Amino acid sequence: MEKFYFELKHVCKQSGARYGILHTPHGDVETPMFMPVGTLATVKYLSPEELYEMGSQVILANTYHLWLRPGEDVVSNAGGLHKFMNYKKPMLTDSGGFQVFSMSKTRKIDEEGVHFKNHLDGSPLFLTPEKSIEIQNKLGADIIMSFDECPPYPCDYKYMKDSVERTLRWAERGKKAHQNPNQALFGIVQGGDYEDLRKLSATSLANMDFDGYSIGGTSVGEDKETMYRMIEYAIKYLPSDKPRYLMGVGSYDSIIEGVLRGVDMFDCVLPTRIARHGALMTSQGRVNIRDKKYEYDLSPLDPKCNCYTCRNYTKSYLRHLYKCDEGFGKRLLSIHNINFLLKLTKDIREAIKEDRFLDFKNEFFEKYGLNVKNPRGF
RNA sequence: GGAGGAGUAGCGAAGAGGCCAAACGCAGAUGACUGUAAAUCAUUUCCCACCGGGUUCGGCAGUUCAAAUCUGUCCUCCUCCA
Repeated sequence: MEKFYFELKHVCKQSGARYGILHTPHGDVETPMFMPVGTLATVKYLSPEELYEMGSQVILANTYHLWLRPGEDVVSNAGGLHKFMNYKKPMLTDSGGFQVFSMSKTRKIDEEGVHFKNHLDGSPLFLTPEKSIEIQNKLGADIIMSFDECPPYPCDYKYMKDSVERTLRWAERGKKAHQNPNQALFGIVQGGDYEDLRKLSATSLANMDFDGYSIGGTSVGEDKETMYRMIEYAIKYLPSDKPRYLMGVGSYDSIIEGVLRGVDMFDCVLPTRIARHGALMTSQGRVNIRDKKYEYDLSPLDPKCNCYTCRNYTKSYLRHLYKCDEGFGKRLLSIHNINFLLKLTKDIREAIKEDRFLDFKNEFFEKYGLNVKNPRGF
């Protein structure tokens, strides 16, 4: 793996948070970073140009979903994901492991892999660690994931132990199957809130020497303190010279708490999904744009925001678009939320470089009225 | 002028003596959403209230222990015929 490497540039003297650069075949990106999710080879409602303008670096796509539609060969035929969807910056694909969790009612796990019931037509599907890697090789993202089981929370010890051990065997198989030297492969730490299992998972993966390490099995229903503990259990046993990716986390408080614990990468559907549903992250806390109180409100979503939406549109108009179910509204709201998190991570990087991340965190939490019991600041 | 049909909550529309403050859809009001089966899901919408109570089904008058539902009458609308 020549084209991909992680450069840990600075550790905040005040907090221990990390600033780094991820070198990839599609350019260098700075960490900590937030990665918008584009499951079906599109960040819903947003163009690549809009993403660049906001400072987006890496974006995600999904193995399971692209495997079904349009099929990895269609993407490969187009020259890979980047060319297929015209995204010129680095990309990352998830392995399908999250679908083991999100579609748990319609799948069966065995040692060999996972039997899914195709959610589109009901047909049987079988995804294995090797198959997931093969698909991801064809999709051609810069960073790919091991196929894992994302277990639920809560989860009893026996089940979790078996699951973690199986996921480790799958990681080994996937690593062996990985053929494309231009793609970095990450292992995924599991183990729920059991410290010994997180330790087992993290140390075993570290011994396999992956290009980076993901922390999975979080934000699946546990409370925030538990999630932060899971992160600590995992990171404690991960090498510091490799990137750490906290999967599926994207609320602003959790990003800050994650960075504080040594996380470099985050992804989440939250900003785009809640935007489509009318909820916005702002410096005033959460705004539900549907609410009647905004009917005549000519102010921007967030007076402190400089995104395209806030520069040009009023709450009154955004509410109107939302209530009429207009696509342009979903786009404007998505722009705002993505911008909010990209700006947040940019500010975080600056604070780390200047050794004041702890101050930054405290100020942010104070300003937003945030605490663990009131993570949104209301 | 004659014959037939219809008026139910903001709108559409079920209900044809008690289980009806009245299904369902839409619209409205809120909430949720964390590696996207998510333009989804949940709650709520006659009035006042904590239990609970008070007014409703075009109007009025009846029948009945009991009426949105049956009878009479009036009003409004639609269709057809003159």
